[in-house]
Amino acid sequence: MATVLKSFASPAHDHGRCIKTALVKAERACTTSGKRLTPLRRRVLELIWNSHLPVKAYELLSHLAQERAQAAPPTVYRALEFLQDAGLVHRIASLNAFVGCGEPLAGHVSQFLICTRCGTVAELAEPALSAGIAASAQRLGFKVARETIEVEGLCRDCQKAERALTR
Amino acid sequence: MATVLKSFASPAHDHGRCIKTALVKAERACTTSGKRLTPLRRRVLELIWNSHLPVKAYELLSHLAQERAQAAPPTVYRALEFLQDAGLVHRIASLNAFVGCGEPLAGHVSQFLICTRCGTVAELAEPALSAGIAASAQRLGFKVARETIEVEGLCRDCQKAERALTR
DNA sequence: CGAGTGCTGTTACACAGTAACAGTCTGACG
DNA sequence: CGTCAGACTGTTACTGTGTAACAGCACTCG
Repeated sequence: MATVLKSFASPAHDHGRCIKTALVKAERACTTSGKRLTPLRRRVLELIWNSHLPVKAYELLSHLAQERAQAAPPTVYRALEFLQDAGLVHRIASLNAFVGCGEPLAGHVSQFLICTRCGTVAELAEPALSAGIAASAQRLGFKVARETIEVEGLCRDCQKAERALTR
Repeated sequence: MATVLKSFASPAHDHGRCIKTALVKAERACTTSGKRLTPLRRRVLELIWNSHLPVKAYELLSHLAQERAQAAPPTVYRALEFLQDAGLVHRIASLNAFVGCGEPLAGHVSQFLICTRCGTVAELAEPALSAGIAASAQRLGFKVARETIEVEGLCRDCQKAERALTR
């Protein structure tokens, strides 16, 4: 059976809580694994968690640049690399953008649902999907190392909104 | 049951045939759908089919530039856009690269296996995978429009080669 | 013929990502 | 405590990816 880690964020939810818990989880994950969540890295993570929308690297950069004048592309990309390695953020290849990971402590096979209307991204973790892929691959003798699964479409709310328009 | 459209290309296969049949299929697909496979577009398609490796846009550009001095980025990107819309090539988002589509006439849900050692890409078309994704998505009320499924790993030959090394 | 449409040329950017080297800070260890 | 190695950040400069906007040309259709 499916294990849905995170559902689509309703527009009304208390996002302040999302940010806080994400940062707490990040702190915890880093201390247990001996990684250093420096102020810069923490700040980048916080900026990413400002919404459930995927964030572009250069958006992060322009935010950062308002706080620390020295910010340059490597500043952002290094922080992002760290956060990805630590499992705290995911990169959405089809968008060249980044989202926070809701379950940084869990093992990491994840799939993304991207609403093309509101832009929100939801993270799935369906072992069944990965298993299916592994099985198909194996029939060709292929050994899976990493998966990129990104699904575009319309979230429930945006489907409603679309229907309302065409009525 | 799975429908594997294309298996991994063996290093020894007659690739000239691959190119020819790809171009013939492309001509056919375009005439039936009323699209124009102009010399430029045909040439770009041919360059992409020069191998089963994913090709970068600027590689294409530098090849093209040797033939037509005026070639500039839009030259390549426009041709690529056309070829994608016509279903003749696929973009691999995780690599920012392009590969020819083996079955341009078939309906298009496709998945890619990418060997990280030899770089070869194989295209799958497993309705079961798409169905699984659609089902998972639907549990969240999400309506799928497009999927990006890109799996990295080792093809059969490269696994053998790796084993031979570590022996 | 003239208008419209589709294709390509051309220029000029914006965005994405990285290499390489220079300082600085931190934590470990004698 | 001093120092030394490694990790983190600053800085410059660059390559790669992709697009906007306008110009000209060709071909078709009325």
